[in-house]
Amino acid sequence: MPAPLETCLSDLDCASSSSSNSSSDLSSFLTDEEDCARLQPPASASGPCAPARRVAPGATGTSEVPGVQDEEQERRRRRGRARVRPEALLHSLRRSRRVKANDRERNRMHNLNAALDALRSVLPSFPDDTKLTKIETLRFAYNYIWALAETLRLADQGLPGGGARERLLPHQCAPCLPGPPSPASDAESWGSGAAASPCAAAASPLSDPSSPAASEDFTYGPGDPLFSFPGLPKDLLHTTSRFIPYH
DNA sequence: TAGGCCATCTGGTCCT
DNA sequence: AGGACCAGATGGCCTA
Repeated sequence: MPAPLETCLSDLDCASSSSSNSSSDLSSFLTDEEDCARLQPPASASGPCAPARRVAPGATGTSEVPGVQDEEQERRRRRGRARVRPEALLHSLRRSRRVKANDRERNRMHNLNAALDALRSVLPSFPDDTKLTKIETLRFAYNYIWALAETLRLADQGLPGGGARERLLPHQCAPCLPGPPSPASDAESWGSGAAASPCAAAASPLSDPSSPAASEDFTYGPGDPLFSFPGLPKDLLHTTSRFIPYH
């Protein structure tokens, strides 16, 4: 998606800059060329030093004619090193800071998305090429961590049938962990939420009121990635219906 | 075509 | 002062 870098300071901002007293501090003016070279964002689609203006949908553009600007610049070029009005330079400085801030913000969001991708990579998904949305990833991670912690807790308590941590984790709950679940044994449990895994018999009913969103109630459909926990105990799965609801 | 999701820009606020 | 963080606005893309 092309970044609309031609967006600009708001009219209010421009107006405030033109009336700002701080412009008097900029007594050493730059020429147009210097100003442009130093301050113009490299990817800007607008003309040299021309403040790009965000045009509201349906609104018309500025009344400036490009040809007139060109003539003026040509005249300045002939004259030599023409001066830039202080308010224009102030505007450019603000624009430059804005562009830098945009760049940082973009980078920050990229980092955030990279972290989100890392989180996705350690969460099971079905089908394999399914990509959880951001909100799904966060909710699923929350529920998934809780479910795994609960499984460990139950294992440590000593489970009916002699279930132990070794019985639950890691090998028999491997489908819970990174890596594709085997289609034969997991597709059903993934899709329908059934707990046919070896872990299913290991759990006791849960009534912990501290479980996530214990008071919430909701329904979920087959294939809902948020509530399909292959390898988690059946009764735990029942409790997962009280996880963070997915709206 | 409407709605969901996403990337990006933007201005405000807080922190160092 | 400048950077990080945040939330609102906007527009593009995709899907039911």
